[in-house]
Amino acid sequence: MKKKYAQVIVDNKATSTDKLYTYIIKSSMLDMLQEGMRVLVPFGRGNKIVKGIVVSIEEDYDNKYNLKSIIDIIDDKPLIPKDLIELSLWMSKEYLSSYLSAFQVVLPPGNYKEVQTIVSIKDTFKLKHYKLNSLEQKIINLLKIKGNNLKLETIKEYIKNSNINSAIKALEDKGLIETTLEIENLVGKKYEKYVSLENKSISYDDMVNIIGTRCYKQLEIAKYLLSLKGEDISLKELMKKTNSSLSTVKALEDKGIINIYNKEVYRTPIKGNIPKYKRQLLTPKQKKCVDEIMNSIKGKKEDKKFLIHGVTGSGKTEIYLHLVEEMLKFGKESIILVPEIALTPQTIERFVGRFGDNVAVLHSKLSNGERFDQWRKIKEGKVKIAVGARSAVFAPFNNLGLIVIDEEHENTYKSSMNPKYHAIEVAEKRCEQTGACLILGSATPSIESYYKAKNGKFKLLYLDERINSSEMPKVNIIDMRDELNRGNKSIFSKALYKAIDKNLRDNKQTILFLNRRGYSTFVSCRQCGYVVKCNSCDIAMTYHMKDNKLKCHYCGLAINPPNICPVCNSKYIKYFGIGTEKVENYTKKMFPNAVVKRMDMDTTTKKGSYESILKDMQNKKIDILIGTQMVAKGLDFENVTLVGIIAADTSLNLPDFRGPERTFQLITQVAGRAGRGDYEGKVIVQTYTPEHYSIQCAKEHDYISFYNKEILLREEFKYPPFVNIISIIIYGEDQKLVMNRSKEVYKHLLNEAFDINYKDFKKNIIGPYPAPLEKIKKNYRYQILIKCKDDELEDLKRIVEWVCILNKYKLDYQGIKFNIDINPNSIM
DNA sequence: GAAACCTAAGCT
DNA sequence: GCTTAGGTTTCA
Repeated sequence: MKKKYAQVIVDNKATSTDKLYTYIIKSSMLDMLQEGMRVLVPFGRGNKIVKGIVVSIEEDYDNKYNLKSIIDIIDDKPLIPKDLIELSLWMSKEYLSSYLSAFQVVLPPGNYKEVQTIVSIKDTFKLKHYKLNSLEQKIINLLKIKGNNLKLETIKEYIKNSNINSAIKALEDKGLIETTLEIENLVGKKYEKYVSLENKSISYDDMVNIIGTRCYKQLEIAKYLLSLKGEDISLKELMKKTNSSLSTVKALEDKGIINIYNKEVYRTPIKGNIPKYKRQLLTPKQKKCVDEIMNSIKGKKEDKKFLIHGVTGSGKTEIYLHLVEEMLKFGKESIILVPEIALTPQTIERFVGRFGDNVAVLHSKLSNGERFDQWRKIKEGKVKIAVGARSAVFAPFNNLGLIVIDEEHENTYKSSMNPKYHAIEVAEKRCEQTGACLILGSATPSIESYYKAKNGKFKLLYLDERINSSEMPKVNIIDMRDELNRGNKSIFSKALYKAIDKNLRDNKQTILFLNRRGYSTFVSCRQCGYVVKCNSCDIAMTYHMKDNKLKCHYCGLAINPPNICPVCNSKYIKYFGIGTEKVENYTKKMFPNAVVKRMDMDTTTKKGSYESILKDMQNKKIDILIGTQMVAKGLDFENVTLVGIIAADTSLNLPDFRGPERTFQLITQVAGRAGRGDYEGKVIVQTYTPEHYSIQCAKEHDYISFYNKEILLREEFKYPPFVNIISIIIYGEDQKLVMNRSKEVYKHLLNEAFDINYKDFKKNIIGPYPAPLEKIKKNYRYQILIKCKDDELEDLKRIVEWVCILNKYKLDYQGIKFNIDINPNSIM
């Protein structure tokens, strides 16, 4: 048989070793080994055994290196299919991430099989005739004392010596010890005891004959089992249902009536009974939308990307549900992405409620075991639908037909960890690979997606009516400067106060939104102007009243608030700015009879607390709900008729080009929570910049006008979608060093750009300057931004790779790190 | 990132 | 002649 070679990505985090390595496949493995399996390979000078993943299998090799052979195969079948391997390779190029990190997101969650080297003494007789050095002797002694089969890891824990590997190798060469490899499962499959009838066609009378009439408890169980009509049941459930003990069931087993066996079960994160979510008839507009998509799917292969622009409450979810149903008819699988699982429980409930056991749920809050099992269900074809956050886009389906991205404008779809992928881009790629259909949906599409739709990259579908044809809520803009002029210094404008009051009397619910948690946003000395900042972040600290602490929202540091100014010793320390906590306090004071609840990161950390607030809201036990962005997403309560936005400008004043877009989206999304039921909704927006187009357009629910304004500005000031932005953040603890290296990096980037004739390189490579958040977690940060057109992006990425990652100029990068982001969410 | 390799210095 | 500590080099 002809020799074959495997290209392997080795489990080694160093950037310099992040490449494909070629290994010889031993003839004994030729039949077994497939792409997507993990293997053990010797690596480095010491031939340390490391894990690797086989990316491709080649017929030929051009003898450039002295190849080594694969030692062993870890998996019995490929962990990931070919298209996901391809996708990972694409990602690492696209986002300048390492191969390893790109594969980590597609591989099953957790390192569920770990490899251990076991060391044991081989020849005690020989041992006496060898002179050993001190280290070797230590190892032998440890093996004698601690038992003969020790993990290499354990030995290293006891004997701290950098030469331990060579000592073990020396001992092995002398034939004194031997080492073996053990592959252990970290996350196992879960088994549960199940009960089945030994003879499925047995009649009740026959059973009575065997069991005997006096054992009435056993008979009761037998009767129950018969009622299941041949279905097996878990032992636990059987005991609970029949209120019986283990011994009674065991007695039945002894009598040969039943059989108790171990059944593999999946851990499920879906707790409790999710009510059935009934199939709903589509409105003509919805139907048209579904038809159009289905026609395209059946038709040409190219036209398979859609953007559904549907106003809040226009029934996008029902469209997704229908599409998934159509997919099932073709035997095709679907992935549904939602921004953040915890924040969109209603969407998930609808999918589970409609499709039941056919749905896997994937998100970051799952335990390792749960996550693994959900992944396994998908891989093994036990489910056809996966609902989840960003990373669910990698769900290992084999026959993918549909990817839906709900609320596609959300920034959670862009990963902030390596690989810094955008779920929309990955989904596009996956759909191109598999021929699946991509659906993006939003009431406020991102400027980028809408631009693509306008230019024919996506097909644009429009839903302009709410499903129960209720009106869009009326939006009132309140100029807070006028309020101040009229002497109202409180958090609520007169109009908002009145509206809340009226709503309370009408027994309706109110949502108040403020995009800032805590009590006061900063603490300052009135005498000298000193602002309390975090020691390690150089960011103003927020006062939290609940635990009377100043907290840093970037690193989590909490300190006691000062009583006197640490700079000038004055006593005039004052608290400025409002957060949700303050709004809560104030609201309770103003409306003492109302039930007020707050929902933000601080009140929802405990498991289930979020759900309980929602439940109370659903059951109308809460009159006023105050929250951060959490209340903006996907909540659907029919009794909410008033939404108040306390300060609409917070997202507008950030030094980021997406400020207006964020503001428009937030106002529109929050406003969309109002008036979803039979009652008219009302929205009150408080702002200091009422004339701003993002606020004015949101008032009119006019996305198109907003888009037209915004897209002109993006073009004029060279922002996405007209250019790509590469953000390079150079950071480290030594400010001077970071600054100097940044300058060097900048210089070399310019050089390289000049070499490839990159137009306007001086204008489009910007920096280095201190990043908007100059210091985070003790690290000083300098930023370089590169703007470029689509057709220049590849070249510029390669330049950045040369200078920052591969370090072509051999700069001393000790003590500094890079954070490279292609088209980041925000440039802060 | 990790281990072998290399070198120089310290110890007996 | 050996160990030890630190720096450098390499990984198929």
